[in-house]
Amino acid sequence: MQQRPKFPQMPNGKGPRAAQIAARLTEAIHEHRITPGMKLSEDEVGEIFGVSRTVVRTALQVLSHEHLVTIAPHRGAFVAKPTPREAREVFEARALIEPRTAHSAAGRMTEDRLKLLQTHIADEHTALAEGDIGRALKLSGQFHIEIAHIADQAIIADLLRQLISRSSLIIAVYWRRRSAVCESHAHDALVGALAKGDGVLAEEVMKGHLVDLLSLLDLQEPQTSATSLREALS
Amino acid sequence: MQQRPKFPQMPNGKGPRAAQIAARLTEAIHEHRITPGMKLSEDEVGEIFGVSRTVVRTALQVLSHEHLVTIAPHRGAFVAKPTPREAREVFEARALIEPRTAHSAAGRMTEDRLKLLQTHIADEHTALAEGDIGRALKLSGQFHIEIAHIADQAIIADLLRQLISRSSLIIAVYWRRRSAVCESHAHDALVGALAKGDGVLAEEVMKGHLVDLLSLLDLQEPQTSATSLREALS
DNA sequence: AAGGCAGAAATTGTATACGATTTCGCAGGA
DNA sequence: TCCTGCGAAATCGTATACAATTTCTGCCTT
Repeated sequence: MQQRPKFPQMPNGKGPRAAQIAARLTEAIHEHRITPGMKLSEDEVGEIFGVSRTVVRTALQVLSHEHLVTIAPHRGAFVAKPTPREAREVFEARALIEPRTAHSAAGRMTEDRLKLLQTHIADEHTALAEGDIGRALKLSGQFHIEIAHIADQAIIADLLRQLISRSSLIIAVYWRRRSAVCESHAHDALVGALAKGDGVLAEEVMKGHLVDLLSLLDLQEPQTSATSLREALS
Repeated sequence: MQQRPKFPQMPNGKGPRAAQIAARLTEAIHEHRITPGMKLSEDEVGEIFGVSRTVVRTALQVLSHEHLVTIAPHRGAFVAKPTPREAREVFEARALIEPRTAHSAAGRMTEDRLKLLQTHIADEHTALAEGDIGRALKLSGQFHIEIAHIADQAIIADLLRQLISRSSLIIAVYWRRRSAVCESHAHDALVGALAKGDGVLAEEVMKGHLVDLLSLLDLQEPQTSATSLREALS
């Protein structure tokens, strides 16, 4: 029996429960609360959210299409574990798209948008100061997406959303040191360039920022730890 | 009752029936056999392919995530009808990605890959000569994707696949003249540049090709024809 | 004791049943 | 004639039942 939790129809008005669950799972992945290799059992997830497997399957298929989970036929859904090659290609794709997008954004800045970015950066710093790595990571990704939105390119923003989503997974697997997260001030420099409307500078800063990020990854085959030992032999 | 058609388990061995159906529908959309605005009823599609709604829903959700169909809650799935803005942005995204990808591909050409592209172009010409517009269109899209594969960038190739998929829909809605399809020889010029390993030239040709394509579109609000009259008022 | 092979348990794949929502048709009134 | 409102039909959303497949367990054999 599936007794539905307190909220009969979810607090925020909308109906698509599968989308809600997908969003919750996505957020958890972005914040590294659930990590690559973990199994997402349909029954288990369904029980947690108080819905049937039908709805859970829909949500998992969405995540699968975003490359956040891998669905193994008759075996189940697992949080995706990007290969080193995938990791490199994701950042190559970002390096192809983001600098020119930042350039475009520089030409479209307004007071409101600038304020939004500055507030966003402040949140990032707060999260870092509080040691909430997961939250800082999520905010960092959102920052990049907001720039694409400022560039007024919804479709590119969506492509970027997918790539940044995967970046979060990549960081979970390949980040060199789990302690010191990027307090690199690259975002501050970016906002500075955007505020001045200097597209060329923004493009350069973004390009450098992405190179820096990539250089902080250790793209070796992930060591066969606890959960992955089984997978290494299959 | 769902009596399964001739092939009990599909000819090509594999199991993912939802993926098969999604592929069939995608192909039909690419070839303009089903056009924007058409309704894809779950029952109807299920009857055609001999599966239950469960499987059809999965397939439609895949297509929805690729922006090939729009799912209206409690109303059903319809072949997507891109807006002029969407159309412009899709081609802007392609213009951002494809020229540099062609450049990369130029540095990675081999005899085999060249032969593949030449064969592909020959097929395109054949389809055009036979007046099979739908098939020519599909081949034309595949040509662009193959270049991304030659560039050895699987992820960019996949992003491009999505964009080109949507381009097919855009062409269905906004193409100026349904008769004369692009016999522009741009693909020939592209193969020529790639064969010479001239990355700069390939990049320029690709950029020009995309500009040409966009200029052949008539990005006005689609006239409110039969099916869309109702939608115009809702 | 190690390996391998049933049989059982667990998990996913698909079909179907039922409830919710929208749409369509038709009767009634302005 | 046109609009309005109610009921029926159609269609989607979700839950559940059952089938298919994999994984686990324990016994048997070597």
